[in-house]
Amino acid sequence: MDQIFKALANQSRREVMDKIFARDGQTLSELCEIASFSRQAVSKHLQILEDAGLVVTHWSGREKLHYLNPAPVHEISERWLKKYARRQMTAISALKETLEK
Amino acid sequence: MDQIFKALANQSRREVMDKIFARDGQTLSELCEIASFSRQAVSKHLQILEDAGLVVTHWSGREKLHYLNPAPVHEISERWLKKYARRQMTAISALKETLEK
DNA sequence: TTGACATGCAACCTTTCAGTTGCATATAAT
DNA sequence: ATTATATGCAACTGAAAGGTTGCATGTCAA
Repeated sequence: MDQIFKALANQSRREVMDKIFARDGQTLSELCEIASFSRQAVSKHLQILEDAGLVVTHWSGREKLHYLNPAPVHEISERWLKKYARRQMTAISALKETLEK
Repeated sequence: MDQIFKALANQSRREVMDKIFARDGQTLSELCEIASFSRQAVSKHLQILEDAGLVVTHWSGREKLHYLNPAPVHEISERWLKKYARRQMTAISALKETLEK
């Protein structure tokens, strides 16, 4: 869980995820195209995403293909965010009242 | 957005949030009770949460009261996670098929 | 079989992060 | 008035994060 949050905490990694989201099965080289930094840096980011279970890989010859795994995102959404987001409706007005006391 | 993700990326901060979640309006001292580290550390964490908009504060005399603001969590859920979580249903079986090719 | 391409591994550097300690300030209680 | 309580601010430290460079390895193509 901590691993997933940490993996998502970096802008570059979220961009990489967005690029995979756009088209599943891209190689490392393809994913490097958008990046403003080196292949090794992208590779490290992908490793972190993979360790967190957010990305799944598959070798095809000398190419490493990258696929998104939405399960961890879904899990965080279910187990953690929902708890807080549920307060969304009533919280703001209640908060205002409290603060005005 | 980046600020919110970064704020959530730390276990201690999520624990602090959980404690506020349990009862809104706790003081800094109260929030320190659960923590395994110094008041200053907790204070720093709260500042980061506050900067990210996740926590709202209110002074009452010499005491600083802390309230949860679920809006940013909700926003992340809506604007970012939903996009990925939506794939949840079909993704796994599709992924398996792809990988078996 | 030689050369080009796709990737991995490891050492290194700089910046950020999480936490500490020490001191200052403001409010409450005696 | 004095003391205790609640908090803030700033400097410091060790560890982790994000990135780089250089070299090694495995696979495809000519």
